Amino acid sequence: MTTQQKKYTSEKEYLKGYDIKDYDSFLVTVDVSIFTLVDNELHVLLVKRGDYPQKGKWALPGGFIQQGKDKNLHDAALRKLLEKTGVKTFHLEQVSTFGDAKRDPRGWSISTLYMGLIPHVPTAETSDSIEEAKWWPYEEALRKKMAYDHKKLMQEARERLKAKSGYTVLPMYLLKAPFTLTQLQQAFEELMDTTIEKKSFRRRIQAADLLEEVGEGLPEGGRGRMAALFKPKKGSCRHAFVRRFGSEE
Amino acid sequence: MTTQQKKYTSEKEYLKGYDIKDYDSFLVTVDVSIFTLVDNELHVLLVKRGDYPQKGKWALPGGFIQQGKDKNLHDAALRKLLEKTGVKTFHLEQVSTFGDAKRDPRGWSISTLYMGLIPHVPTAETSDSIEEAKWWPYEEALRKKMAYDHKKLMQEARERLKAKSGYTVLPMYLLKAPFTLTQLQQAFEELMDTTIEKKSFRRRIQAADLLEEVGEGLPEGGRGRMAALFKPKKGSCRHAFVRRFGSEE
DNA sequence: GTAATAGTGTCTCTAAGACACTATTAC
DNA sequence: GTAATAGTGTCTTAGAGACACTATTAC
Repeated sequence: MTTQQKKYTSEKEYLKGYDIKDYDSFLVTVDVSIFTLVDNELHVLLVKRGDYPQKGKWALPGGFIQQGKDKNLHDAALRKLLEKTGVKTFHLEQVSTFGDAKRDPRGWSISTLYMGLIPHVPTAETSDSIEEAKWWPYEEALRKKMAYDHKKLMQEARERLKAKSGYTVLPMYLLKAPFTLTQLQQAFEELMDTTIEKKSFRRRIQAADLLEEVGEGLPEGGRGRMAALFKPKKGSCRHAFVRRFGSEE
Repeated sequence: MTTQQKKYTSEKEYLKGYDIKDYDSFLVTVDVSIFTLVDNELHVLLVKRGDYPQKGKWALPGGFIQQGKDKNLHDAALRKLLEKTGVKTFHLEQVSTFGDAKRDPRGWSISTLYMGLIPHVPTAETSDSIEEAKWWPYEEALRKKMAYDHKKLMQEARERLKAKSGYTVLPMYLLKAPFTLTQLQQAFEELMDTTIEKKSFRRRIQAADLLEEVGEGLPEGGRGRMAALFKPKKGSCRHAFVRRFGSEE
């Protein structure tokens, strides 16, 4: 709790005298807001807490950094995502970090929020965990009572996803490849809560050269004319369009 | 270090049995990359570490969260900024969080990086601190050996500043109000490392209605015709233009 | 008058918006 | 043929880019 006052004469000597347990303790966690589309509707993965604290409430998958398992924050978020979904192809990005004295009754708590995007898979059967994991329609999750400040975290991830959909191709990470341009457009429309003009959408996507054509076909259950099928090109998630879709907010 | 296995029957009982010191310890810090313009050149505020660890190296202002002083992360960053500059009008935003096992030799360390923008003030005379604080031209700071991974943090804040300059009016927070449109344009040009066409710049800024005219005058040392003077309107930092300045990167 | 800086008029260019049109498939 | 979906042609519109022009100040 107190700052070291003793004077040291070298870095090495200083480190010998340092004991981390002499200082304030913190709860250090990562939480992941994992999104997917089920029948063109945005869903979020929540887990039901099987034990205290906040037993019985729905929460974002996440938890303490484990110093033995996690080399860094990103690894910790990856670990949580893999444990919950078992999916290997996905997009994962840091959103922001929440830290304050009151968000967790156990102490000063800090949580780094990640946003994960994956194509839909049924939730892994609760293997070694007592926790129940379930995809919820986002709008329904919004109406739930959630653990801690997880609703605020989920909403911030949702806002990031909406904002970035306006000038990137992030929504493609919610689709199982290969997908058609119509499917992709519908994903954009769901995420941005608007309609997009078909010609504008296709012009933009095709001019940017972010997708690779992988044949022709129909999306499952589709009717009508065959459509070109695409998969993401590598690195395309980093593309930022000069102009956003939609009008001034 | 171990997860609680004992079964509790209520939240209250669980909390009674919980001791934060039983778990992994972390170094929890905030660091602030504070930028300003001196004669139209981007500068960053660095402090010279007066004691171990990393004694003698230049670092971003920052340090441990103090549970007694800081209600939350943002407060902690504000405290650091005030301690170092004494300035009251500024922009402060979270950039991202770096956490890994190796960035600090004392243990698993997590640092939330903030970006601060202020009009230029001479650095506060090192009041109660042994640390020396100094504005460095950004390009010069880039060539320095810096403490820990602070150079990476500084660069990430710089990138955020450059990116947001393309579609917001953030650079105005680097200028002392009132300022002229020409001064503001020069700030944009310095931050984005490009030139902007004068008419395009004025059209955009004036159409967005983000500035309030506060008379006419000359910037200090200026020659030529009188210019309109402006100050930021409240909330204008949240405006995002639909289209970015400059071409596709 | 000149030098310097502020500010405008106006044409071009890019990319989005609107919307009607044609093309291909299953039945 | 019809229904359904894929994909195109082309005109309009918003806003950036280019650049020449006028306006106001100090000297």
